[in-house]
Amino acid sequence: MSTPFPPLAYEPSYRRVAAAIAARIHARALRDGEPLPPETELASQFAVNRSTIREALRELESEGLVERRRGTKRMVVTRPGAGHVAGRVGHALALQDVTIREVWETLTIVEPPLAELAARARQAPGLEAVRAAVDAFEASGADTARAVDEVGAFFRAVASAGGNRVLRLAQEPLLLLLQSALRVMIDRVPQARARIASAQRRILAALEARDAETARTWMLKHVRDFRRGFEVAGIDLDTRVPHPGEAQ
Amino acid sequence: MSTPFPPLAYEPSYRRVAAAIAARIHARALRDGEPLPPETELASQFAVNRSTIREALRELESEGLVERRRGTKRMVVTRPGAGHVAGRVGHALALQDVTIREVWETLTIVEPPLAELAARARQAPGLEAVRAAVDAFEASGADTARAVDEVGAFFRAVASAGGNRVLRLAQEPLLLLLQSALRVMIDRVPQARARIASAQRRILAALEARDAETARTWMLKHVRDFRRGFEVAGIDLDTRVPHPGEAQ
DNA sequence: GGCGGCCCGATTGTCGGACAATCGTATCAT
DNA sequence: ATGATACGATTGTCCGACAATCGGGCCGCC
Repeated sequence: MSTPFPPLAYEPSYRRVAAAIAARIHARALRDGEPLPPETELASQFAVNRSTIREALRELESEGLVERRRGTKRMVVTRPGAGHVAGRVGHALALQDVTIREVWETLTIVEPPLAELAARARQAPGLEAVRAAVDAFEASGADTARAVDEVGAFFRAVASAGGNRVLRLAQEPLLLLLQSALRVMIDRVPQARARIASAQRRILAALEARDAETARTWMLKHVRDFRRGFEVAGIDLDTRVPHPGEAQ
Repeated sequence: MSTPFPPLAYEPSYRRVAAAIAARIHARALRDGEPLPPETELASQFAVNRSTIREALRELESEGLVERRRGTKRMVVTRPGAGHVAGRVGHALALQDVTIREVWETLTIVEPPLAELAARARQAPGLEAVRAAVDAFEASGADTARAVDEVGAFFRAVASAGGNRVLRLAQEPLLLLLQSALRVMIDRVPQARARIASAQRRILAALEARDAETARTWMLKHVRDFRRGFEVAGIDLDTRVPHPGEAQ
């Protein structure tokens, strides 16, 4: 048996241009904040038409590698931010018809260790953000949109306090999906707000006391409570998660 | 105090076109596999120039929402696949100068529960893939590239057996980064291959026996062993993870 | 000397048209 | 039916053009 021939791949110019620029960014030859050369110059450097350059730029833009800052003209090199990447992953998961159960199950796995990490972390400033998130949730009152946002902010703050950027980024799409499911659930469950607030306070207290064990177990209870919430609201856990809205 | 005015945002046409098409895909009005209308028709429908449509298409293409299948001309609607999304996230993490420690720490958190899930899963077919991955790793011998690939394949197979697509997708970028770090490490640590193979066999045995507890603990040992490997290889855990290559 | 307003070149967003390569398909011959 | 051929449709790439506006320099004024 001979090794099969690889399919001979033709790449259109716009993609090769995009790949060439992306490679420079990855190699740090083009760095964060640096302005990109104007389209006409890129066109003459690559010896292609400006239209081709523009198509390549759209690709890079959509990857979050370049962006044009608000009210400015030249594009600048940038590193894809957490929000940008998370949005993509969230959309992808929603399109895969992922169920609420799968999202929730993942949260039960990821969040408790995150709380534990945060409890062990040394810096105080991270805790300040957690405290602010807890207060903001209680202050959100009957404003559904705000309450849901603040639930996410709480998890984000805890993750940030933990100091692991990989975990924080991994968590981000989960929060997007949780929030979009939560928007439907929270107003159907009268006691939801009180239970969330109570759990958040307990977790905060554990973090302040550097009690990793308590932080972990309470975070687990907190996440489990969401499952209870969906059940009480009559939402089948095996329905697919609602598509995350465009609000960012 | 009055509420501050929101920045008045102008969106260029190509982005609004892309958003309009993306919305239809998200709403399932355009479904997986369906061919997109030709560019000229899209141009006349949106009443914009074909160049504008093409820029929008590059954006959608880069999001994995449309693709042109090999050797064909029309573009078809598609759902962003795991590999596609994972690549993006992997690049983003690498650009954020994430450290090997952060990746490894995340693996210690994510993988053991994944093994536990796989052990509890009812279907046998998933196990077949795990068995194949274990065999393939041992068969890879001194071929570094293949060995590294098979390490990833093992984790992927376990995750698939667990049946949680969210976890599987979350794991994917981690594997990309682990692999790119592993490529440097594995040949510097003589006993690495043997230890990996041994751990994989133990985990496989536990999965076959439906022993969730053993699967979890051995998976934890397996992941911890990678850390040991980096230390033995003299690789500082706090260096940033090498950028994942273009191989897919 | 610092500050605000004005003007001009540079750059981007969008348009129109053009053409070669090639993919899909209908037609035709065997 | 099967295989070869021819034609229209579609994409990739190019060229040129123009309005809007951003950035920066220049100037006058306090």
